[in-house]
This record gives sequence, structure tokens and C-alpha cells, in this order.
Amino acid sequence: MLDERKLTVLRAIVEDYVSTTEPVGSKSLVDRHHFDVSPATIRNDMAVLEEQGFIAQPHTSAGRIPTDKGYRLFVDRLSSVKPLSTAERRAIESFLAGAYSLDDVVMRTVRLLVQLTRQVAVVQYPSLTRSAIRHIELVPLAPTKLLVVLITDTGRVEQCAVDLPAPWDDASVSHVRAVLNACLGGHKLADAAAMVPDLSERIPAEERANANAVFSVLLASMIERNEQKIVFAGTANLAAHDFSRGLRDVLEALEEQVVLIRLLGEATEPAILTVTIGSENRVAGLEATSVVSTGYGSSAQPLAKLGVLGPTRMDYPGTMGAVRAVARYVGQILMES
Amino acid sequence: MLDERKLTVLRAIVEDYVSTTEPVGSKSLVDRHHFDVSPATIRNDMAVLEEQGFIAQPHTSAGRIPTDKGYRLFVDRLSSVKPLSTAERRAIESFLAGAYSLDDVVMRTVRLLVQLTRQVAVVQYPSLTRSAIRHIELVPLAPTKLLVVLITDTGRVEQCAVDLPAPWDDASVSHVRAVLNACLGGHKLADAAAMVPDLSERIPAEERANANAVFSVLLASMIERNEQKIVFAGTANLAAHDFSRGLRDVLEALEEQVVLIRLLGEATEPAILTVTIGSENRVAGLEATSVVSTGYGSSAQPLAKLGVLGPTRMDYPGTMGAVRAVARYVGQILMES
DNA sequence: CTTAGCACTCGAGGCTTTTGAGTGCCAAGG
DNA sequence: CCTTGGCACTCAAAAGCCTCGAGTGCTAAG
Repeated sequence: MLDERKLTVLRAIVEDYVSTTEPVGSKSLVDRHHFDVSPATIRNDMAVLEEQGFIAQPHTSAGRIPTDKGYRLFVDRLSSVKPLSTAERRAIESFLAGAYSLDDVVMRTVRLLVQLTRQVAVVQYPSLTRSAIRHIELVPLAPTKLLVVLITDTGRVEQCAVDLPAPWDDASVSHVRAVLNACLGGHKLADAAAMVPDLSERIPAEERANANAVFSVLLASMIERNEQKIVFAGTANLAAHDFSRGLRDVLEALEEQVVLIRLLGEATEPAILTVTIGSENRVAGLEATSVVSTGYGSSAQPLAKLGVLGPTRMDYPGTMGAVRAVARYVGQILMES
Repeated sequence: MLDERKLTVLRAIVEDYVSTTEPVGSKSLVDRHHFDVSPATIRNDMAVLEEQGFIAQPHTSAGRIPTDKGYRLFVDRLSSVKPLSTAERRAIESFLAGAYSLDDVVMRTVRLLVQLTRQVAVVQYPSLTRSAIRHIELVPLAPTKLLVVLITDTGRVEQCAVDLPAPWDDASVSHVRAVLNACLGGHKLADAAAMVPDLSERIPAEERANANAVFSVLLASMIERNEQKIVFAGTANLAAHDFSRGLRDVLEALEEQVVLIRLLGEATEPAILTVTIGSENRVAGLEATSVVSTGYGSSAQPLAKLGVLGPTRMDYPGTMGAVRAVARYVGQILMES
């Protein structure tokens, strides 16, 4: 159906369109890429490609532009991830190495992606579920208000305020703190839920109400809520491309946490790049954007996802290279610390 | 120089221009506002106002639009802060009351301002200097790596990793932790610096190097770095207004922390609204934007600043009302917790 | 100081023309 | 059957032109 040359033509169309932003015609195609056939032949090929839905023309008498389906084929079969230069790799490495806290790592990562791709970068905070509990601190703020602070072996700190059902004195707090640390210390957060019943038994009955409030915050709020944490940057790069009237929609979509999380997709498996093109990501307002995303961490311990969002007309090989490289380094940094 | 009526004319021009987005002419002016003089008279007034630099015309045969200087006069003398409706106040209150952590308070605040003003909101994290130290936790991550966690009486938690000059055993860590908490507990962070020498004396000489590393991180990194923390949201609202080609510049400026901090201005005194109009804020790319900002917290304990950024053509009274109201509630929430 | 009258300006919007890149189709040649 | 040159055709974009009208400044009279 699609012979070798037709595929080459499609690849050429995508490449040219991405670099020039203008519909590409048969003539300029044979000029730029030294095809040894005539424009007329290319036109025939283009007619077929159009019939199959890989390219389209904005209007008669204009060149062709790739459709989402065309980009899809390009990404799947016609291109390969473009590795970064060693200079770029070194830059990534040194920039990330300077981070002094998780917030800082995430912040630097997102900026790095923006720099490398000149697009919008999205980074999800690493999951806590695989981390082990190092220390739990309970700080009374008021008679019925307590601050729960969770410190993991990866050096992360999470906090949350709890409203207690009843007042608590310092001694009780100390006791619960001791029990918590004794029982949960060293265990994975993911396993913590299973240990709560056992834990409850060790608490005097009259203090269970309060203790349970603490437990539930520990489990529900701190761990799950963290999955939702996500940041982005680089919106200025959107303004460069012309999203006709859609820029506003794109910006609005980006400010919705839920949308962002959905954008990064399901698969958390690191080392696998996911590309979602145009209408493939079912989000209102983002019909003209593509997302290149991947998980980071190790496959034994996937942490979370990150990615880049840009116009469907983007440099896929380059973007994929940048995303892959940054994901690797971030994973590295976070695993070793 | 400028009699009563000329001022009224200026006010009318600002109001009309803000609401219609179109240059306003003498005719429509007398129609909308029931001036009991003729358009010709207004024209004379407008000629004077233009001569003085308060208004300008985009081109001959178009109406007038206010200049930065015109907006300045309007804000200073011709308008008053528009209080929010009780419904809006209640909405603010209940929305902020639901916050469960500082991050959440800040996040909600910024979103609230975006909602109320339909512009870009900027919120600086509250300063730590006035908070008292409640607890300091030291968590060894590796032989020469330590996590310092600071918990304040306001329920805030700050963290920072430290690289130690020499390995440290658990006993030493415990000792330093105890000393730290004994000496600093209950004191303001602002006073902590003065207490370090005293603190040092209580540490055995062979451990001072490590201890000092911890001290310096506590002081320098955690407290000062926090001042830099700032978030914004609502960029989608920028797309609505037409910034000709400047949208990109605005977005770029917003992503620079330093710029954001500068935008919020010097004065931290709460209850005082600062308005910076157009070219008054000396930031490249923001010549066509105004900033309405104020401090929050109490005047006895100013916490930080927040504000709103929008096109110079903005509803100043309304925006000022929203900023003032939100600042009050946020201050309240943060002071009581 | 105010006002009516008037000539003047000039951008916005509508309409037409021109231009040229690009197409599809056909018939001839390999 | 694929390729190719030729050719008529299409149509968006750019340029030119015209008209319309809101808005102005000026002047002279009230």
C-alpha cells in the first residue's frame, strides 16, 4: 500500500513542515531532498498519502501538512530519538547535581526541559509509596491541632495539619509518636496501610480516636495527595507558536492539575517514551498539542512521570531525546540521594 | 490648572476605556455620563488633558485613551477601592478556611485572586523570620549527609539537606539535636543568628565543624531562601486581553522569580495598597501591565506580599478591593494557625 | 468660558484585482 | 504499470482602492 518512497515522502513532509511552519508542496520537496523523480511523481504519492489520511491540504492550491495520523506514523516508524550532544548531557548533569532539596530538583528539572525543548515542560513529583519511613514527628500546635511530619529515607519531608476529635496532652503525643516510629520505621509507605490495625492495638482505648485521626492523615492525605503534585513551566514558548485563538484554552488546561496528570498518561514504566499526538489526548483545548512523556526512576522503583507539551507540529526526535535524557538523569539523582 | 470638571472628564475617560477597550471620544462621553455641557466643551477639556500628558490619541481622528500618567492620577485621586460584596467575602473566607497546609493556603490564595480579578495573581510565601522555632529535627541520610528539618510554631516545615565535612555517628547527632532544641526552641528565627556563638560553645570542639555546617544551613539557606518562594497563576487571563506581540514577554517575565519579587515592590506594610502602573515598574516586557500589590499579615508581624498583575487598562478599584480583601483574610488565617 | 458650525483627518471595513504556488488530470514514454 | 512533461485550473494572500464616519481642531458668535 505504502511503498518505501511514499514513506520517505511523508517523512520529508513532516520534517519540512516542522521546520518551516508552512504547507509543503511537491516542488519544494524535490528541491530540498534530492529525490530523483519528478514533482509529478511526488504529487501522485501525495495524493495517495492524502487519500489514506496521513496528510491534508488546508485549502486547494496549497501544499500539504501532516495530519495527526501522519505524525503518528512518523513517530512510530519514520523517525528515531535524537540523542543529545555531550555538551547538553554535561549541562543537564551539572545543573541537576546542584539541587539541594526535592523542590529544587523538580524545579530545576522543569526548567531544564523548557530550555532544551523550548516548549512547555511538565514534571510530576516523585511518588512516596516506594519510600521507607525514616521518622514521624508529631508537633502539637493547639490542644486539638497537631502537625504530622513524615520524613522518608529518601530525604523527603511531608507535612499535614490534623484536627483532633479531643484534646491531647504532651505525654500521649509522645507515646503515640514512639509507637508510630517503632512500628512503621523502616517500612515502605505502601505497606503502611496494612499495619494500621496492628498499630491501633498498641494504643490505649481512650486515645484511639485521636491516634486514628493521625493515621488516616498519614495514609490518605499525605501519600495520596502527593501523587497529585505537579508543576509546569515554559508557557512563554507557547506564545511563539501561533495557536490561532487556542492559546487561552491551552493555558487554562495547563492550570488544571487533573488535566496535567491525565496528560502524562498511564504508563509509569521508565525508559519508555510515550507520544500523544493532537486529538489523541482527549482534553478540551489541547487538540492542537502533542505530549511527549515518560516515567522516571528505575523500573524496579518507578517514581513518577515527566514530559513536554508543544504544538503537534513539533520536533519529535529532538523532544524525545531531551525528555529521555532528562528523565534518566533525574531518576539517577533521586535514586542515589 | 485642572478644574473639577476636567478631573471628572479624566475619570470618565478611564472608566469608559477600561470597560469598552476602545478610545473614547467627546460625543460618547457626554452621552454616557450626563454632562450638562456640550461635546465641544469637553473637547476643550480633553485638549488640555492631552497637553498635560494625562491622555493621548492613538492616531488623529480617534478618541483618547489614558496614559500611564492618567491612570496614576485616576488611582491616586479619582477613584476609591471598591469593597467586595458580602457573598464574595464569604466565598473567600470559606475557601481559605479549608486549607490544610501552608502550600495549600498559598495555592488557594493565588487561585482565589485569579478568580476574583480574572487576571494574573502573584503570591509570595510568608516570611519565616518572625516565627518561633518549635522543633528542629536532624535526620542522617548518609554518613556525611544530614537532613535538617525545621518546624515553627506556625506549623510550617522547612527542610534542607546538608553535606557534612566529616562523618557523624548517631550519638553526636542526637546530642547536637538536643542542644539545638534546648537553646533555640521558642525563639524567633530572626534572633537565631545571634545565638549561634553561644550555641557553639556547648558543642565539643571535635564536632564543631559539623555542627557549624548545620547552623549555617539553618540560618542562610532555609530562612533566606524561603523569602524567594513565590507562585503565580492565571496566565490564561492574559490571553484574553490583546498584548499585541507582548504576551510572550509578559509570560517570560513572570517565570523569573527575581522579576516577580521586584514586582511586588518594597513596602511590606500590610493594609497599604501599592499600585504600579505601566512603565513605572521597570521590568522589560511589562511596560503595558500594572501591578496592584500589598503586604499581608499584621503590621506587628508582616509576613509577605501578594498582588495582581494585569494590563494597564484594568479595573483598578475592583482589583484593589479584591487584593485588599484577600490579603486580610490570608493574614488572618496565617496568624491564627 | 461655552457652544454651534464646519472643514479636515485618517483608520477600519468592504470590494476588486493581481499574483503565484500548488494542484489534478491527461497523454505520451519507459 | 509507473513516471513524466504539459497544461488548465483554483484559490488564499497581498495589494490597491474607495467609502464611511467617528472624532478632531479651529473659529466666531453668544
